[in-house]
Amino acid sequence: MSGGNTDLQATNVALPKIPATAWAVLGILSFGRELTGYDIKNWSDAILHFFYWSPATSQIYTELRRLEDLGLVRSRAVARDEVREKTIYAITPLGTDALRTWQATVDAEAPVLKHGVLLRVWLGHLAEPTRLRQQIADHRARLIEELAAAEDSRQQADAQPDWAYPALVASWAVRRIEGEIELADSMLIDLDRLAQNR
Amino acid sequence: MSGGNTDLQATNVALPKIPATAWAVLGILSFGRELTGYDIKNWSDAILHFFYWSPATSQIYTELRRLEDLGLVRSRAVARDEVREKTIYAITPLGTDALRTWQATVDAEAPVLKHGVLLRVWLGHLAEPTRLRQQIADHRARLIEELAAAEDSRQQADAQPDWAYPALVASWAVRRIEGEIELADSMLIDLDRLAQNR
DNA sequence: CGTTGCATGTAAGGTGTTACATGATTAC
DNA sequence: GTAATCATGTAACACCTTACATGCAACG
Repeated sequence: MSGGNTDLQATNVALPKIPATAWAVLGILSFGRELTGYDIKNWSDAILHFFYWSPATSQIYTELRRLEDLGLVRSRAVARDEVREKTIYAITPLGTDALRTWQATVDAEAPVLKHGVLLRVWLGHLAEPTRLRQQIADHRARLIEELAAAEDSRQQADAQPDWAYPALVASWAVRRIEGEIELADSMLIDLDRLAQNR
Repeated sequence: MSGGNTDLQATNVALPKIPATAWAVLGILSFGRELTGYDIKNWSDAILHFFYWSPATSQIYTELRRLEDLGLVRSRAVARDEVREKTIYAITPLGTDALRTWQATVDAEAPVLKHGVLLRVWLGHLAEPTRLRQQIADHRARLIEELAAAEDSRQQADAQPDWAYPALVASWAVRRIEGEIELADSMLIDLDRLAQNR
């Protein structure tokens, strides 16, 4: 059962290893819209960012070229205004296949968190207590903003038909940020307690 | 009080930009022990990993060389057994200064999360429901293991005198993972609901 | 009439990974 | 005796960022 390679379109000549960012870009296109690189960047910032960071703009274009070379997306030029054109990208059937296979067969790496604020707290023995406290407070303020953005993202996902999964992830993101805010609050309390006991 | 630059040792000739990993390595050494590169890697895996990922072994040695070139750490060879030697590193006063300055003045970047499992859920429209469910379940299992490791890390921090800050961060990590487990559970429920409604 | 948004890249460089290599010692 | 631990790297390279460049359109 595992020997017969009877694929029709999938001339599965073993795709080269594709970086995480390319899969994410392809994933954005898997929702069926034709998007410019600029659009994809905005989707990244507004959605992906909450659970999978957001690549630099130039990186988006690099990955789009890679994906097109592999036949996983195709591009076409459309009018932008009277004068200029823009390039919009769409996923190909081959691209959908590849993404599906990747999703099902490639084990997800362990999630990675890179939290500079916590690194600073961890090194609290070197810090002035008031400065450290301020940094947590700043962090908390940033989380409040992020929470609003995440709630926005959830609302938009809820409004789209057939966006059940993005809505699920968005609500995960909202609850996650709420949790972070609680943790920041209790860390402020602990920090004050530490500062008093010296 | 803030004007008088009366530093004795700090010939502060504007250090070159130092990557995050080097600061983390220097931070590990700021607890005052003399450690080998191997030790530092283990500390990374056991502690830093919960809030700041863990660099590859080879990267540790690269950063140690960088830090030594800048005079922020110094190394010396000690006997490992009858035959062999090993190199242990210690932070220098200049290193402590630099780390302190970095901590106080460089704004922490926004925390970044790279969560491959969630990316897969986000692309749930492409997945077989049972496979997707399995991936969350696997993720949950991994979290259970991580929780145990984080609790270990917290206990060790609690046991050390003068490790109040690492203990704080360790307890943050424990609670964070507990929150993740709850989120995974509720995602499993949502996923099942979605699969039934199709 | 200046700023923001739209739109697309190039060039340079550095951070960080993977794969590989080595070898003695200790534990099972 | 075979595996895991300790210990230290090199080489190659891929990923990703930063800085820079360009220019029209629309908004205030």
